[in-house]
Amino acid sequence: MHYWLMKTEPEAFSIDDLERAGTEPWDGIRNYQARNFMRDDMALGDQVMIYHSNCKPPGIAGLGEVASQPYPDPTQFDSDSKYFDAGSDPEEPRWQLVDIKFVRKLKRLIPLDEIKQHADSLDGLVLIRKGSRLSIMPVDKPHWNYLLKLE
DNA sequence: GCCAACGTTGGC
DNA sequence: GCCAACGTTGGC
Repeated sequence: MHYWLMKTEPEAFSIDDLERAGTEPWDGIRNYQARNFMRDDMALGDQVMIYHSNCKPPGIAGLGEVASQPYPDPTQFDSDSKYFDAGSDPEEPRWQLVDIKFVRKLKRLIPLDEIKQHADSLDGLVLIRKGSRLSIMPVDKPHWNYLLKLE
């Protein structure tokens, strides 16, 4: 079992949208490191923190879990999609995704600035590493537990 | 809206 | 393979 954090812009797709959808293909990831996590390291049942980015305030909004094996992101072949990738070969798709299932909303959003105040206890957490822009990242189990205690 | 940090592209 | 130019992310 692995633990993860996945960012989403709530204006585009929020934890409430995930709750309504139940399960959602996590499409549009166009970063190789993030793709590799989904393709190579995620397994059914892995737990995921859903993080709201590019909003006020940014922070952890809820929990989900990995609900599929990796499979090709269909938006890469959809010329009407903003995630269309003309360079991706259908025989060997460049972008893979997993489905994410809603688990629950947190009792309150845990804001980024509060998380940063616990930097000593969360040393190594990619989210608060300087300059990190990864949209999908692993979370150590102790960090996971610590973050949930802030809820 | 700004801009630092990072990733990607493409000429050479 | 280098690296400048450009695009994106995402906090502030």
